[in-house]
Amino acid sequence: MDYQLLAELLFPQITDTPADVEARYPARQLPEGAKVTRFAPSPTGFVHFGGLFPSTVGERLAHQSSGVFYLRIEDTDAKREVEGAAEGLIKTLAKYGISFDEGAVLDAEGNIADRGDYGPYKQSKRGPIYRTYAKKLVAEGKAYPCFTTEEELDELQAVNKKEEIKNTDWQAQAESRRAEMLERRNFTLEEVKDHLAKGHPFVVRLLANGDPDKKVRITDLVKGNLEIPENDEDFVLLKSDGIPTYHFAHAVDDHLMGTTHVIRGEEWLPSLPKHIQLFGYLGFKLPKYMHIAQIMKLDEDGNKKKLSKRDMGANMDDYTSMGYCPEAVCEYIMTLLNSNYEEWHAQNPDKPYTDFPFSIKKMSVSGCLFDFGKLNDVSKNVISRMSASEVTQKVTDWALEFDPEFGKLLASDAAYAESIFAIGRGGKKPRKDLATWADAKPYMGFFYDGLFAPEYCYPENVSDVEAILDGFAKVYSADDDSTAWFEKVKELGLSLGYCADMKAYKNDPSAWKGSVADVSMVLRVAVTGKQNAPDLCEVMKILGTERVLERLEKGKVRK
RNA sequence: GGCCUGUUGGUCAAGCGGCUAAGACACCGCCCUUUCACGGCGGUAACAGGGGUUCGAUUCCCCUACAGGUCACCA
Repeated sequence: MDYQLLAELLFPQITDTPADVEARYPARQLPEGAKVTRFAPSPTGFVHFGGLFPSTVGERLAHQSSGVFYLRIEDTDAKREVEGAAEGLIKTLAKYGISFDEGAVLDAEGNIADRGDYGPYKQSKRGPIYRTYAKKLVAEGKAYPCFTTEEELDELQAVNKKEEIKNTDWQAQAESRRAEMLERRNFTLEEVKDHLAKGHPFVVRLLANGDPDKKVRITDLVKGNLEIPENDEDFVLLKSDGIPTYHFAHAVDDHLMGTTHVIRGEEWLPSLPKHIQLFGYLGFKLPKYMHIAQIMKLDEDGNKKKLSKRDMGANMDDYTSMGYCPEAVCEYIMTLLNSNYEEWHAQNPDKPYTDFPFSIKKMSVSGCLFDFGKLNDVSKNVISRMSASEVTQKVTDWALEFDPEFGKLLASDAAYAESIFAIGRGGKKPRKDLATWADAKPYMGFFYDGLFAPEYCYPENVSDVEAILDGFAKVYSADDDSTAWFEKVKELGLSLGYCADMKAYKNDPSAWKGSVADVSMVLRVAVTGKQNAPDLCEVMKILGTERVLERLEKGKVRK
């Protein structure tokens, strides 16, 4: 067979040689040890937690080593592509601090544009490049055209791959398909010419030369040393529409774009033999691989399952609507990525997570369960470190979008809102009331008359609510500091028979009607409408005398 | 079913031949305390099972079990 002729027959329009292409993609000039990584999503939907996870790894590795992190859009499957998804991905990623040095970016009009010298960064725009390499492989007898249509292939398989195949049928199925596929290797130039003349579409398949009984040794930076069988499958390189499959695009692009570290989910591990063979055929240097474990969730049966699109916590845009701040999510991801992150952070409380020396070695080999409890804890800490004005700004921005009524209330008087968020903030032991921005409303809604919905649950043992409320209304002064304020509460209680000293009260509760705690609780319930609230003295100061007195009066409804 | 990967408390995890098997989250208790939120102290709880190798295995090897992934002209 004259492979050179075959290649010309198949790709008459390709005149470039691989050398021509290589010339346009010179090796990157980077410092020693610099890593070039990429995030290569297919634009089929929103950013998934399982996508942010590896992209964080890529971003850290590149930027920690003065390398390059780029975005490549893998839009090789027109059928699954979702309109606007790529734009959405870029925006969402940016929100989570994933910044790209080059690749697909959004221009001023919000359209996808290229930045950098190794583009195009959309695979759909790289057709001729892939075909150049495909032509080369065909010319070398390492790939061949296959005119069998998808439909014929499906029939041949009898059972569609997505459907259940009985266990016993698997082997027979695979063997018969394999035998059939081997048949496709046998063809003559005349047959090809004939097909081409009739305009039949074809795919280009790799001519596999691997022996599955032989193992290839390869070191994965996360998984360690692996022994995997050689590839013996004539997988598709170029689809009938001339667009490459993931496998082929991966080899060509990561080579040309100078990727040093390929970071991807471990679901790619089984196709690694294909990639190894392809890189070998193409004469490309194999990049370093990092197959990272999937994020899991617990299904109804208590089994771990891959966190999938529909799951709570999958869509990154959901975190936004739930009110999680990106910093918290990023820190949570860091704790999952490197378990010593929290320790480091405790020692470096003021440094951003980007200062953390991220280590590949410390990455977990197995998949972890997504844990909202942990996220909330991280988030509370993150928020507790923010200034009152920062919190005010962020809660307001969030509410304006997801709870406009509340948002308008906050925005109408930012200084007031800020004074509320300032309660117990700063210092060594800041309050940690908020895990999400959505927690703000139930926490401090009572500061707004429109949201003040008191449930007057006074302590059971207190029978003189009115006397307490009246008594306090008479002595309250907004000028009192917290000590003076509390003294007044104690005096009032004492005059009504409530012990002012908690220790004394606990020693002999029967000697009193109750304690100063009960008195405080009555005031708290009347003023905040709840049994739990931040420091009452400060709350009253923020509310102002007028509204305090008003609420004390209103609280006399009795239980 | 073949192939690949994994398995330390409820969760995330240190460990890398000899430890009373860290720590964090969650949970429980106590303390602090006018409530809550913090903070402090303490507690319950783990090496999947079976064989080896070894003076000694959570650590190394094998088998089993279980779990996950994958077997497309999808990525």
